[in-house]
Amino acid sequence: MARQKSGIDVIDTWRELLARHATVSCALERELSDRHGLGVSEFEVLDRMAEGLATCDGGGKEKFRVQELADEVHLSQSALSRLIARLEREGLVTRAMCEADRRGVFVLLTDEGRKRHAEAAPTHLAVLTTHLG
Amino acid sequence: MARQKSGIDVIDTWRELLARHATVSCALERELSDRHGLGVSEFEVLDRMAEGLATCDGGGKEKFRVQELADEVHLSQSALSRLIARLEREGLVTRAMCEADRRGVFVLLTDEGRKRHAEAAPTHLAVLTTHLG
DNA sequence: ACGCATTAAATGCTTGTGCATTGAATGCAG
DNA sequence: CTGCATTCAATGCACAAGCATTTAATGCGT
Repeated sequence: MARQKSGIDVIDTWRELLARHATVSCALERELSDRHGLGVSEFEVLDRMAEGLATCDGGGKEKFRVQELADEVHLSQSALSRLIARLEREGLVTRAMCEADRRGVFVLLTDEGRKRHAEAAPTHLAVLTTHLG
Repeated sequence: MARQKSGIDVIDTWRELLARHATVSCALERELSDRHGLGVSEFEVLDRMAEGLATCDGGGKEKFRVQELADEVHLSQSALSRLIARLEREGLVTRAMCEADRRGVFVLLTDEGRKRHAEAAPTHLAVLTTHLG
């Protein structure tokens, strides 16, 4: 029993998406890791923060809540919590008390963090350009 | 320093691809796991085998080499080896000696395996249709 | 003011993945 | 035939991710 006519499109679309995703994220992982000591998710987080995209409290542009970042990079809250811990250990990020709501934690990019992101960004863009041109 | 003009396209493309991938594979994981006890990769493997796509030796359609399946589903050789082991434990697949080259292993779909795949395929298609229509 | 459901983030635990290594079988060179 | 590099799959190991739970802080209702 082969696939239904109507199903072929979505299945092929899905497989192509899986293939693209695998190829690109694999290449990204290698390059970012080898050349800058960053994983794909790590870079993605730094990238969002560097953009200063802040949907947060005062509409600011440097402080981020953990859950907010988790949504952005499609990771679970726990995964993000640990990822932040890793970035903090490396000195790329710091955690700060959120005075307004003391359950919350603000994540801030350090100078070193900005630097590492700035170094890695061209590599990131290059890989994407190569594989998605 | 914002993103280069030329870079915006690929970066947005990449982010959209990441988002699509996260959404769909998350939904698939939930549905397949809850309703059929299968992970996404597991299903993908069964699916390729059920298709009898066999690029293998005699151009057959039921025996598969491990590495061959690994390529298809974008997993490492070791990941596939363990995945096969899981499927074998569940009785969905069996391993057989490859007489021609006794380093190799053939993976065969069992009746139970075909059955589980047949049950899960509609769910799989439904999820894809919902999210990629 | 008090209790209770809710929310934020961290943590214990399990599992899947990749890298590197191992062990077995093959095949090619001399 | 012997030795050596190569290839296939399995395994040891380290690590990232998700789920469920925990701890802390809020805030809402009475």
